[in-house]
Amino acid sequence: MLRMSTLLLRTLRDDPADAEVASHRLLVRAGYVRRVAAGVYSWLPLGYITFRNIERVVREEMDAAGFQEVHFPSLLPREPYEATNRWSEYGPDLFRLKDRKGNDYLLGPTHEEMFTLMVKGEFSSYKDLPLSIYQIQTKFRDEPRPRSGIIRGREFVMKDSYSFDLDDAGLEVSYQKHRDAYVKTFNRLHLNFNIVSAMSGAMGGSKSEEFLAPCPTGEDTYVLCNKCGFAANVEAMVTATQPYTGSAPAAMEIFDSPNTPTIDSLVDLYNKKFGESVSASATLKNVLVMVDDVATAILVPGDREVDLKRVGANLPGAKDVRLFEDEDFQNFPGLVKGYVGPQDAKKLGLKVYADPRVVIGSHWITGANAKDKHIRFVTHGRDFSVDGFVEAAEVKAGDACPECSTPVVIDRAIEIGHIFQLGRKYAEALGLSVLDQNGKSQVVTMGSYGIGVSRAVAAIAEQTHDEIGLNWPQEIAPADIHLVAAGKEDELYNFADKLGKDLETKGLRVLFDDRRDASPGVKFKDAELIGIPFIVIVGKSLADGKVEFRVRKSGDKSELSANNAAEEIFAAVRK
RNA sequence: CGGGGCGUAGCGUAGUGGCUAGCGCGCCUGCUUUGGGAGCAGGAGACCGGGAGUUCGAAUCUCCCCGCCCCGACCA
Repeated sequence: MLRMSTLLLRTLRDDPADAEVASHRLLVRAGYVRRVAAGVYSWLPLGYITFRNIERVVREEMDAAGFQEVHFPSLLPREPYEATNRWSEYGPDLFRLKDRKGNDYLLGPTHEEMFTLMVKGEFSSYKDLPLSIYQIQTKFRDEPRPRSGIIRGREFVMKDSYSFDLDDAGLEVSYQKHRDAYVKTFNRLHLNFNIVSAMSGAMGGSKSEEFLAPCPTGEDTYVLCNKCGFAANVEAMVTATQPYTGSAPAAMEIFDSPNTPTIDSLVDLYNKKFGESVSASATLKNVLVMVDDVATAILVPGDREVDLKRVGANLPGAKDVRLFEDEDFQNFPGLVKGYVGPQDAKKLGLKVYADPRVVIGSHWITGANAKDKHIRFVTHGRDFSVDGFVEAAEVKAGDACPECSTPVVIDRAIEIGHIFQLGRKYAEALGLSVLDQNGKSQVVTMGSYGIGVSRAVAAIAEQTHDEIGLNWPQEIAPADIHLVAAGKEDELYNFADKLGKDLETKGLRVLFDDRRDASPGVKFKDAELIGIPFIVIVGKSLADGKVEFRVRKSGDKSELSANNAAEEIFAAVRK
């Protein structure tokens, strides 16, 4: 039985000045965590019990799925990461250090290399596959900006799994097993979540899905269709398009457009000049970017912004996408800022990619590649062509669902899990292959699967808290019962002590507020802040043979007979 | 890395050139109190983030450095 009189716990009456989001504020105020450095936190007893409960659920579900637990060091030598090129690719996000002999080491940000090498060291036959192994391990990433308390730390605990299969069909099976295990895990954690399609991004690989816990303070934005259930990370959102059906316009026509460097000013001038009433969507915006040192124009309708993240994620092989800067314009003197058009792209030495909305046959008002001149009737396929289509425009609420055309909604969420099919990148780089049935060497294909364990503490806190405090699902809470002795008479404390022991005998976990020097008001506030699901109060009503039973989440209160309080509580709590 | 803000006791804060750095919470001692963050009395706890400078005098002004938070960039 945890006793408040001796627990290493001090709740805070005021919000800490450096905490903004609810989970951070409340976890600090309730005495679960303390900040040690930016993005680095210590766990106090209540917090660590909660953390371990989540860890236990994750471990049980991994084991139940038949995955084997292993454990790697956090301190790792440079060589394996050199072999996969990540020693340099990871850049400044990697915590690096040297040993006394001057050899390079790193603190593991993720462990693909180590898992791959472990399997390589032990297994060499197709008969050993499939295999899925996992660890629960502290990871280190020197994030450019840690934020939101333990939601994005520089040191955090992650469960990471890897699957090893001989072929793509096997990988698909392993992937589904992990997906199923994740659904079970997050359900047990009482997290509300969506599974969304994602881009596999920097890690390489193909199919990828994220588990997102919706929450206003989340840092991921995703798209959801309430009708058909389609869900996607904004990077992975696909634009629904229809072929152009109008008739071909007249030939291109240049017109004077003094002082119209912006879309709005252009639309104004155009409508006045030609007596029309077109909107920004009739204009074509040519956003100039550098894609890994290649000057590229991205074409989007004038009523849309370009989302560089989407461009980067959807241009195959693109590593770095950034906007043109002044010196880039100097390198391309033919480009007139604010008056760029795609019809001269070849001449200007530009690659051109179009958002899918710029369909073949559509015609546009766009820049004439001369100061104060625009051009109209510029037709895709007739007057200009593109090097390809790319998802480029920002996603907006109300865009059509690619599955069923219903307007989608946009929401924010915390990423609590990510699964993806890695493929053979790491197996190839590190030489992991096995002999198949024919005695031929085959490179193994891998999947990679992560759950943010420490982040899940914060995600659950975000989704379950209310104005007065935390509010844990029972399996995660640091105890089942928060037992409060409210009063000063010895009988109260003796009775409560006995009741606590009886509850423990029945298998319930009890946090007993046995502090003699705290007033009832303080104890009630603390109980609400700490967020254990059931609160039992032994107080003034004990004289009438009653104890009080409260449900933290609903606020429901009821009186139980003191005589068989343990039985009644047990029955109420086990539902 | 760009923009903004902050750094005074464990926590929250006041103090914009002048005496011994003030207050609330928390902590210690004593008495009182005990169903919604109690009261009284007495106490402990701060080289005011660090360094250099200006000044008779610096928490306060100047410069440099460090740390932290927020927005953006970036990111399982």
